[in-house]
Formats: sequence, structure tokens, C-alpha cells
Amino acid sequence: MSSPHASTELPKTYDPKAVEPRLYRHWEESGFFHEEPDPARPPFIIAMPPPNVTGRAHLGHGSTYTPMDVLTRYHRMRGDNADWLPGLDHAAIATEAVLVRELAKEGITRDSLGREGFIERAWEWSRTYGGTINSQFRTLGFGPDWQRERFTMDDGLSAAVRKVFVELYREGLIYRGKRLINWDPKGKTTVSDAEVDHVERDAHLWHVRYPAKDGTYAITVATTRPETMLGDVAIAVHPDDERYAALVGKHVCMPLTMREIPIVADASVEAAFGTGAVKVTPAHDPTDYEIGLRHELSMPSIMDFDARITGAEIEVGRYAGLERYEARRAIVEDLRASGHLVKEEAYRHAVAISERSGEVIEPLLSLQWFVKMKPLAEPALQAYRDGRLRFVPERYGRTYETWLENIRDWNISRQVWWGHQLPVWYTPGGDVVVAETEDEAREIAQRRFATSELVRDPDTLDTWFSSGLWPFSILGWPEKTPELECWYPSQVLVTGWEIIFLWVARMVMLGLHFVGQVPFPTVFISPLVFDAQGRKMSKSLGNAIDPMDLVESYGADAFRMGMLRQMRLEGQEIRFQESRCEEARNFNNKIWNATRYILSLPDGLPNAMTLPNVADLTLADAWILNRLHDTIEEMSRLLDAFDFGNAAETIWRFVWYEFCDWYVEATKAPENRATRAAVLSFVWNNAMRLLHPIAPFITEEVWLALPHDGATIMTATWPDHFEVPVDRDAARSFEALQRATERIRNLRSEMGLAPRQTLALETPENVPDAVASLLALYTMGDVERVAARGTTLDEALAAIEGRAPQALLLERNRKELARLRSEVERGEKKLGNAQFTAKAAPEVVAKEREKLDAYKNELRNVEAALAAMGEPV
RNA sequence: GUGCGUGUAGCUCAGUGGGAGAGCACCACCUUGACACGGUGGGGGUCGUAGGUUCAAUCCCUACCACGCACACCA
Repeated sequence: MSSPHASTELPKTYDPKAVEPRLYRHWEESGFFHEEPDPARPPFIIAMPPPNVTGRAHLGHGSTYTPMDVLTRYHRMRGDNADWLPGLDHAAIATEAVLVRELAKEGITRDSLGREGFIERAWEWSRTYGGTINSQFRTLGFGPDWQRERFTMDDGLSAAVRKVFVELYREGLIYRGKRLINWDPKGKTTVSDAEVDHVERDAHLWHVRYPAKDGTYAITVATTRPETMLGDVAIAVHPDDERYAALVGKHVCMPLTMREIPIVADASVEAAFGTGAVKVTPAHDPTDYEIGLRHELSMPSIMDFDARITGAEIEVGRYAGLERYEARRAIVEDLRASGHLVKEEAYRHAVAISERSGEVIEPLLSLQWFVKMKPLAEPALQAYRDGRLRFVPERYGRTYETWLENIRDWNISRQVWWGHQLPVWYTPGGDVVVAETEDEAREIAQRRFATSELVRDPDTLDTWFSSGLWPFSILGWPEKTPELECWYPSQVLVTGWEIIFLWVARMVMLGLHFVGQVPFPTVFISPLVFDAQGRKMSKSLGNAIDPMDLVESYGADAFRMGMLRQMRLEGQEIRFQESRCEEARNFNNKIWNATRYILSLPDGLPNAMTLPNVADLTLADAWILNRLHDTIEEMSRLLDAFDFGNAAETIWRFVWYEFCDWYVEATKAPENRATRAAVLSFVWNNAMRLLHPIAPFITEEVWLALPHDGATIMTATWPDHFEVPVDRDAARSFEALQRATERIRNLRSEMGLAPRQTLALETPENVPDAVASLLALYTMGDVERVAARGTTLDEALAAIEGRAPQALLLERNRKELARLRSEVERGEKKLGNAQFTAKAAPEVVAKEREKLDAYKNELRNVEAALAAMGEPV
């Protein structure tokens, strides 16, 4: 597209495949995505949520990452110090699970490989597959600063993790303790509360009778988990429950081993549920754990990390070694046989499931590492409450607030190998040494415990611990780098609402604690993507759409536009319709062909910024410039407000329905010839810049083909509406012309005229030639002059009528008469209502009056026309 | 259970305290100096239900119904 006259050689259909990879390579090789910190310009920084290293692009990335790319490109064009910082997350548990599966295919187990060998394989795997999602992001046109790509397992980031751990430990905010944790028996690791889902499942409620030793009394409890009976240390009832008041303080026997346990009173028991009495197993249930603490009960574990019954801490009889569900079956059988099973009923309730593995969580009492959250949460709550942190849409702020208010300590140790190993060592005597490096640990051990013999804690840290540092660790913290100085805090975080707890809140807490400022003042929550029926997209349902397939079919620009046009500011989900991408491909083709037209004009195109003198502008010129002016203002406003759906819609309308349908057509009329080249060049150049953040490829291709300044549209300046002349009167007149056009086209249609057949237009003398001939172009009309009508151009335009068979005109006028009469009636009724004129806003009343007058005018016109046809009115 | 969100044309969704909108789909016509991945015209909705506030409600309030989501220690 280098020669202005080459368009006839251009294909009629835009081919994104021929454009997108070439432009992307050019952009990346030219370093257009790269930026250095520059305190002289306002920063616009987004830290990319690091995708899992094993991940692949899915539609969810479309709704989250496209807005980030749009914002970065927009702010770069505005001249900001804009940088989008990319990276990858090592995704400890997820990656380890994938790796274990891969090894299994080779017949290797994790343990046979050993820790070092396994980690080596994990690195190898990450290097091989870690590039996949990033290359997919390139295909989608995403332009982060690849030169600054980070990985959570990088040396620098790992050092930051160790430093944070050590500091929190020394401040007493990290501790080691035996607590009830969520054990994932499949992943063989603990998971945090935030990674546990509660899913409704069909189950049973068993009523079990616990008799007194001497058989004089008994108490019946209801349980869904009879296997935990082995670890029962008490029966609890509500203190106010009169049925059991006499039994509190007495003892009963747990029927399986006939061990005696006390009956205690605890307010957490719901008297109305089940039998009103509950068995207490502190080592295997969160509620029971709390009861156990309150009543200082012993807490024997009866299950090991394989979720098998173990007698290590308490007598478990013949059930030792049974897997938890085998044990449940056996125990129910035995209870039934011994007559202790009073009742068995079907019951549906929420079961705790590990988000990652889908396995039922086993609460276990275990020695683990925790972060004390309350002291960290308080400043994070404060930041939200005093407005230093806001959410878009606002309502998500309440989610954040509620969670922080009810926060519990965070279990951070994981029993996987792939991740940041705890910077913790133990002496043979069991003393704990926490240090950033092994050397430091040795030095401390020597000094404090007079030993150099240390064993490192095998556990690794929760993935979210390192991602919680992301906004500052990627900037080089704890070093005082220029990046950290200029680019912390970043300007906005974009993410899905499902990780507000897992990630957002933790970044805020850790950012405040270690850097002293919120990591971002604004959190934009992007919608989740579902299929057109509102179902979650999943491989098993077969309804998942691969964005790469969409790019293949429609191009990356079309994918982005198709996605953005479905986004709504307040929406929490997108019901994704592939047809939107197809429409967007058509839109791109429209742009392509409009460009072919513009370039094929014999006029040649002047410099993009040179408009004709205002006095020389035609009605159509003035109108399209008005529309451009307003569209620029609107686009800036919408992008600043993160309203991507309306931004996409706005530029779409401008390009297709205003520029192509009306203005480009107008340039085919003779009176627009003198100015059209300059106006087309100016407007189209601006339009491409407005569209560029959304559709980067085609806009670059077109912009480069048009007269332009600079090497790339990426760094072209964002359009400024103050540079576009505004003439509201001319714009209004053009709109009157549009209405006349529609009226006459409708008439043509009713007359059944073929498109090439001309229609005589009875045009009042006071419609200027230039305007009349434009109307003639729009309507395939022949201008025939009649006497002047009305005093304004608008009135004269409204009076233009096509010459049609008498009968047809008669019918149209009759219909029009009926319509206008009812309008006039409505207006008069409204204005005749004293309540309305007295109480409604004056401008509303005035507007109503204007409308009524206009209708009365039109009505007179129609009546006159009918009278002229000899119709009595 | 508590909280949040959504209910507008066949579908996906905009929208406003003062006469209901878009795209797609549908119907009809059409290769007019770029575009059939196109153009022009058209049909189609008592704005979930019932009350209330108001001169005026699709929009504000209340209740209800339906759907979705989050949180929650009824074992």
C-alpha cells in the first residue's frame, strides 16, 4: 500500500494473516513495547497478572488481558511513561501435578527422581512450555514490555521472597504452629482456606447412639462422618438445651472402642439440627477444633497424610490402615450390627473440595507455617476505606472488605517441591533458624546454638506468597531501582474477581507493609467468560472456544474487538458469542475497503493534519468533523472509565455508520470534491488512532498507508478534540438532510423503484444547490425546483418531496396526517395539564412546547399538501 | 442462611424520571466511482409480576417470582 494509486491492485478482502505476524515482529524488533522509567512523564504502569507457566491462552485471557493492552496502548499514545510488565507464575501445585503426570508416562515417580532431579525437570519443563502462552499473547497482539519479562522463580524474585519471609518472621508475623489445616490427600499437600470450595453433595446423616458405661442413659448424635468417631473426645450440646441439661458433665462411651468421653455444653451447637447433640473430633473438623480449644480437650489424630486410619495417637481397633471411605463403610456396618446405628437418612450438604485437585479436603492437625493476618489486614482495610484503593465496578470493594474483616491466619507451607523452599533450617536439637541464605543460617546456628549441622525445611511456599510481592518484586525490590522509584505504585490492576482474595488483597497487604504504599490505586475487575447459554466453558462440556482458533478464522483484531464489544462496565460475565468476532472481521473488511476507496481517489492525499479553510468546508465535511470531535471526546472519556464495551461500540458506529455510510458516500458528490481528500485524510487518520488500542494491526497497516508522521501508529499522538473544528449549525442541517434522505428512500421503496431509476425531487428554491445535489446523490434523485418553503434550511429540507403517483402520495399523507394529529393531541394534552406545567422542570416544558410547535408546522404542511390534492381535511 | 448481580425484540445485550434502542437473525429489493465479510427499505417488544412514590415510571422505592454468583463451622 505504498503508492496512493495502488488500491486497485489490493485484494478486495482484508487478510489479517498477511498483516498481523509481520507487524508484530516489526513492533517487537523495533522495541516499541519497551520503555525506560522517565520521571518527567506521568507513569502508566500495569503489572500483568502472571499466567501459569504451564498455561495456555483461553477466552478468560481475552476479557482480562485485552483491556490491559488497550489501556497501555492508549496511554502510550497520550504520551505517558507507559509500560505493561509481563511475567509467568511457577504455579507450584498445578505445575507439580502436571509434571508428576508427565513423569508417570515415563514410569518415573517424583520420589524416585529425588528432589534435585525433580526440580531440574521442572525447570526444563518450564523453559520448554513456559513460552507457549507468551507466544499466544503475541498472536493476540498483546504488547507488554517483553524485555522486562519476569518469572516468580527468577533469582531476583526468589531473593525477594526470602527477604519478605525472614522479615515477617522476625516481626512475629510468620510463625510455626500445630493447627488444623486443609489437607488435600490427592495433591498430598496443605492448601489455604481461600483455595477450598464448598460444593453441595449427596451424602448421609447417620444417627449414632453413645451409651453410658453402665447403660443407664445414652445420647444420640447425628454425623456425616462416622469414621471420625475414632477421634471423638466429647459430645457437645447447646447450653440452653433442656433435653440434655441433666447430661452435661456426665460421660458416655464412643461405641466403637467403648472409650469414655465427656458431654460438654457449647453455644456453637445448633439445638434444632439433627438430634441437637454433636460428636466432637477436634483433629478432623474445624468447628470441633474450636470447641476443643474452648474446652481444653485433647486432640488425637486418627488419620494420616494418606487419609488412612492410624492408631499412632489413640486406640482405633481393627480400623487401623483403612482408607477413610473404607473405614466409613466398615464403621457404619459395625454400628448397624451392634445396634448403635439409630437412624440413617439421605442428606445433601456442602463438602470442602480442593480447588486444585477436586479432592475432598481432610482437615488435619499438623505442624505448619502461618502468616498472622490481622496486623497486615488492618492497613489494607484502611486503604480501602479512605479511598486510596478503589474497585471498578465499585461493588467488588465490599467483597474485599468483608474478606479482610473476617480474615484468618494464612497457612503458607506446602508439601510440594516445585516452588520457593522455606528459608528455614532446623538444628539437631530442633531449634529453628530462619535466614535469607544458608550461609547466614549457619552463622546464626553457630552463634546461637553452637552447631553447624542444619537440615532445611523441605516445604515450599504457597504460590500466592510470591505473587503477592509481584508489583514490587518485578521492579527490583528490595534494591532502590529507578523502576521501583518511578513505577511503584502502578496505575491500575486488571484481574478477575475470583482472585480478589487469593491475590489482590495479599498484594495490597504486602505492598503496604514492605513499600509503604498501595500497589495500585484502582482495581478493574473484568468479567468472566461463559458460553452463550451462560455455562462455564470446559473441555469436558465440549463448549470451550480456543482463542487461537478465533484468531485463525477472523484475525486478532477481530477477536479483540469481538470480545471488547461484549464487555459491560457493570457486568460480571460475558456470554461469549463467536458471531461477534465474525462481525468484527466484517468491520475490519469495511475499514480495508474504505481505505482502498480513499487511496484510489485521483486527488492525492494531503498531509494528514492539514484541513481546508473552515469557510470552504461543505455541510458533509462540517458534519463528519463534528462527529469526529465528539467521538474523540467520548472515546477518551470511556477509556478513562474502563468502559471498553461502549468505547468499542462508539468507534464502531463512527467508522461504519457515520464515516462509511454517510461521509464516504458524500465524497462522491461533485460539491465535495474540492475538500474531500484533505477531510478524508484527516478524519481517517484520526479514526485509525482512536481505534488503534482496540485493533492494533489493521490500524497500523492503514495508518502507514495514509499520510502520517512517525514510524508507527503505536507512538502517534492520541487525537485531540480541540484540534477538530466544530460547527453545530452545519451539523444540525446535515442531520435534517439525513432525515430527508431517509424519508425519500422510504418513498422509493414504497414506489417499488429500482435502485438505478431516478426520482424527481421537488426541491424548494431555498435549498442551496450543493445541498440539493448531495440529497440527489443519496437518493438517486433529480432535483426539480419549486417555490421556496419555510425560512430555515431545515424547514426547506423537510419540505422536499419526491414526485410519486398521486394515490401513493395521498396515502402517505393520510397516514402522516393521522400520526401528526395524534402527536399534536398528545402534546396539547400534556401541556394542558396544569400539574405538568407547574411541577415539571422548565426546560422539559419548553422542550415539549417546541416539539408541539414543530408538529403543528408539519401538520399544516401535510394539510396543505392534501388540500392541494383535492382531499378534504 | 447472609450478601451481591441479572431479568428490555427470536438470540446476545445497550439505554434514559418526560414519546422503546443496537448488532445478529428474519422478510423484500439491489453488483450504484471501496466493500455481498456489502447497500437500501421493512416486520418484530403491554421493558419479569404486583403494589407504591411522582404531574409523569422501563428507569426510583417495597414485596414477590426466576436465573446466576460469592460468602457461611447446621455436624
